[in-house]
Amino acid sequence: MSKKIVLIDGHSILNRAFYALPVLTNSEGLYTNAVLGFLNILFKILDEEKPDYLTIAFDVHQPTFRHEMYAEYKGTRKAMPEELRGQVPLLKEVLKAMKISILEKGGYEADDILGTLAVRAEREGYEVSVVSGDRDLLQLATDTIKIRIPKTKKGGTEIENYNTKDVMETYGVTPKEFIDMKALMGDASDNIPGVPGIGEKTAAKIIMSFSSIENAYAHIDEVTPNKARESMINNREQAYLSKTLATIKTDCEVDYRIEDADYQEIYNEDAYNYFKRLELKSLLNRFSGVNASNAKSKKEEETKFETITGKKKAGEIFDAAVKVSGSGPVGFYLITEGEVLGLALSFGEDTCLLLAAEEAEALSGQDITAGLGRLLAAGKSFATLHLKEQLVFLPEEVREGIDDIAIAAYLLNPLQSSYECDDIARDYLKLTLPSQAEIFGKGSLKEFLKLKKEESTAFFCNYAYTALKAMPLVLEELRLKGMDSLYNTIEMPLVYALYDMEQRGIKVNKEELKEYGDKLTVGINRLEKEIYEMAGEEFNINSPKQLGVILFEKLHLPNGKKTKTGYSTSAEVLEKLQSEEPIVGKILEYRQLTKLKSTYADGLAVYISNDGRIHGKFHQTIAATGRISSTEPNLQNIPIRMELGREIRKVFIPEEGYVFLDADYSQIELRVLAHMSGDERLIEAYKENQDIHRITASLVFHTPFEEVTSEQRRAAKAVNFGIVYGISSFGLGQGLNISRKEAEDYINRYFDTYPGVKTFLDELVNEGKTEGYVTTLYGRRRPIPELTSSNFMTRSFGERVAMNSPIQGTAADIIKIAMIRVNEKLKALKLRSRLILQIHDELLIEAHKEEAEEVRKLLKEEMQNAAELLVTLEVDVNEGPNWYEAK
DNA sequence: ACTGTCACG
DNA sequence: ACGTACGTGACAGTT
Repeated sequence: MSKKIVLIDGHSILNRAFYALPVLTNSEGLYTNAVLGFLNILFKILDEEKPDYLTIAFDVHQPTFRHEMYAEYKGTRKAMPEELRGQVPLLKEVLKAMKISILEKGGYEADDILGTLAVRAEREGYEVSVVSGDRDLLQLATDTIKIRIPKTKKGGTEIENYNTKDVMETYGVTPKEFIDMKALMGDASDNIPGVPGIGEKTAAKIIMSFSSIENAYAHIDEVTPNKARESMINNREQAYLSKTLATIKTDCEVDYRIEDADYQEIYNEDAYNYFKRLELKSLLNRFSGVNASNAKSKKEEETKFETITGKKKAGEIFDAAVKVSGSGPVGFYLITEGEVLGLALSFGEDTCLLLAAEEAEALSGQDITAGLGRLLAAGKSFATLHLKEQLVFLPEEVREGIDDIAIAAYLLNPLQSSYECDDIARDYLKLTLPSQAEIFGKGSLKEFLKLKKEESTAFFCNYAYTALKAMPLVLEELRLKGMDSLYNTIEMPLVYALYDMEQRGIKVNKEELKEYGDKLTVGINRLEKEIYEMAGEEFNINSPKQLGVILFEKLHLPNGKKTKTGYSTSAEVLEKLQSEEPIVGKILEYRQLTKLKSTYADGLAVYISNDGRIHGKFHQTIAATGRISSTEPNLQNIPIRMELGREIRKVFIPEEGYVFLDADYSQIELRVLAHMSGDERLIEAYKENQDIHRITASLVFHTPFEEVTSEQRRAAKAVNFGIVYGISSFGLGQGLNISRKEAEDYINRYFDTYPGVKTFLDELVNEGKTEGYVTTLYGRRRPIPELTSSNFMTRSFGERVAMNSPIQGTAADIIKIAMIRVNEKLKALKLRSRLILQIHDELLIEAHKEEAEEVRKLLKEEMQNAAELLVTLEVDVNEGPNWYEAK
């Protein structure tokens, strides 16, 4: 078997990758989409071909200013966009780090270098693949030289392959003839003039008959059509010049030895660090665990990371830590997995230790928490990451006075997808650390600690180390940005409220949930049968693809919208088709029932713990606006709008002797808007304390309050919602099912009615554009990078975000304040009632029957007074024996 | 792992 | 001309 070499056209592939992928930057702000796309293609090819040698060719283009101007004027080669320009050197650096052979030589085009190398390699007996986005290279194809052209298709890149016969099948000419064809037809992007009046079709025809332009000229009388012949005669010199220009050189003088192009160590430490820095996460798993953990940070080498075992030694460590904690902060991280597995500590200049729990009578989990308790009680300043997850193991008296650096980092930039140790080390310490997934995947922590001692020591020590070292930096930045009060008085105290909610959980009637599920199953089976009957065949109703075929091909329903992959079968589309075919209504009903069954009836059941309660998780660092999010399960999207779904709320019940109190803010976002905008009429409207949608309708449609029709009210309500979402006539039109023009009219009337709102929203967009972020009443920031986009759609999104985030975010801030106060008050008053859920503008409390009245008052009081606005905050409280009744 | 759909505020 | 309402999470199907 002959050896194989892959040659890649660097610029061409990078360029292609750039336009194929959406703009992407790492946290330093470096553009990385083209590099990522290039590497994806590179890896795909390496995986497929496993070549022995690999070289990437770049042309050293230093176009003069004039040249570029000329090219742009001609509309041929557009100047390289700024976002791509920087990625050229970046890619080269990455490739160098990967120790991949790069060839670039001034004065030659990449084409010519590739041609030269390909021909040389072929002559020396290699099998050759040339990868480029440029079809010009097809002229190089032979039986041993394969030209590969990546294509971006939906669902990834596919690569077209061309040997001699493939070129002939596709173009009807041989690769050599391809040059002549191009000489005739020309190529604007390569500045090949060609012969005027001859396009692809004619060129192909002529070359298929005569095989070369020389031969065509030799038999010029036989060339047809007449127009082409005339033009060829008149442009003879240009034709030959074009052929020269179109011919890729295969005899460049390049100093290159194929043997040097053996890429042996692409997965090395340097390369790993580059990938990590560029945040090319999807590619990191290519670096085997060994490589990843070998990539030690510099700090790690300076600071000794050590695992400590044994009670006595651990005691000494705690003594030392206690001493230090009087003067300086201590970083810690408690490693848990249902039990305490260890504790990482970092303090002083360079002390970083892991106390590992052991079997038998050595150092136990209890010893560790006791030691930590002693430390926390003695010191005053501590830093950790993900405090809420550790609280359950911290003795109760010492749970405060701890900074959660992950939460601080979230406030500084809420757009990140995660705030793990490696993210924070990267952003604030300029350190490259491996992530948990990179070192040990998703195996058990206990195994990891036991089997990979050295790696786990480093990994967990880094948590404590990162928390400690990043702490002064992030806290200072919070102060600089005026967010220290948000952090200290809202976010950190909220940690404890959320922790309490998770601990308490919510009781679920398991039997009733089961019955509810069974009821759904009966309905689902019935509908399934009916649908199969009506469709005339059985198919998977849950598959949008199969459903689309049935509805739009078999039953010939008019297909309205399309998605990327086919027909849209969304409820929005189906609702409009309901009158056409009875099957559509059945499908909608089926969808509703299966959703309820899978997500709620079956979905919730698996989360019921031994105590009969669901202990969902609440997340504080997910939503960009500052809202809380809920998972495992999501308790913030339990059905309510449709009666059948709403029924499920009956299975959420209070403990024996308790009742539910459910309190929700009435239109908190609109009230926040009234306050923030200061619009006098909106404020006045709220002072009336009447139906705001009706008032708005009355003002907007110039109709007396009493005479507002339900249709007018509905429209006004939609406009109110639209305003909060960041108004757009298109979106409002969709929401109301009216034309864009009508929607625009509504919006204009609205802004005429409430001019202060208009000014306020305009100011928000301006602020977003000049500052790069918008803020809530409490100083929470949301950066909006989309506002600088040159893409209309992206920028418009940014504008809507600029209008929505301060409103949604301020409402989130307010309810967080209420939660903290309610939770603290319940505890301070030694009541048995507890806060158990937050659903954005609603709090659910499990109140002891004897305390119900007191708690109702307290709840209403604290929620209403959580913020002092220009309009009052109204709160409705309801009581009930289950969540259904309490709402 | 991504897409479509749908549950909530 | 472009083509979406803001913020989330879960499930099923497809790649």
